[in-house]
Amino acid sequence: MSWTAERVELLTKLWADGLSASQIAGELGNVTRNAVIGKVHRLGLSGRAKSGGGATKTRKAPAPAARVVTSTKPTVAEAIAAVAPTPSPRQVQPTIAGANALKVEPIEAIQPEISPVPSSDLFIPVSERASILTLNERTCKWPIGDPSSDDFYFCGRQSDAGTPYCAHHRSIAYQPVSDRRNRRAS
DNA sequence: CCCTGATTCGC
DNA sequence: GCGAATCAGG
Repeated sequence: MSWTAERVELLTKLWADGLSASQIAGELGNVTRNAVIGKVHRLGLSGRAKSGGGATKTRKAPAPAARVVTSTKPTVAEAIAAVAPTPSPRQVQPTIAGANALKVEPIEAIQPEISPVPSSDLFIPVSERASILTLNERTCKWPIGDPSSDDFYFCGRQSDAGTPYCAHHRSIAYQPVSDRRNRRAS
């Protein structure tokens, strides 16, 4: 796959919107994040005032072993499976299949109010929002908005491996029953 | 471990 | 020009 005008354009846009190199690589398809970063540099787009990388090194090192970077491109099926993993006992289980499928089994403990866009959710730029295809095993799968709406998207921020939500949404999702009453507004 | 961007350098 | 390998840092 080469850097066609369209792909470069998309890359530029997404980079400007603040998506990470790996996210951009996922959107473009058939490229690794390294390729994206390399291109970003060649285009002179580097230097987002983000706190992220901040690599400051000057070295040269031997390269003993080679590594195979398997393309981590989830198929639609995999992505969907990741969304409804039924990982933990008490948690929301968004379904995207049916329009009215946001039927949750309120297992007494948790049930974040997810129907209307929760005002408590931080705003996430459109390009940064996780589409069903952008989610992977460790991106936050907190649903935002009405699943049947075009505005629906997932949080998409990083979550610890094995957990479905980022720290922020995890704190909301797993509030102890006793605590919930006293902080519905959070 | 996962992730991030930055850099080098063989191709 | 391209991007894997590697780095430093979170």
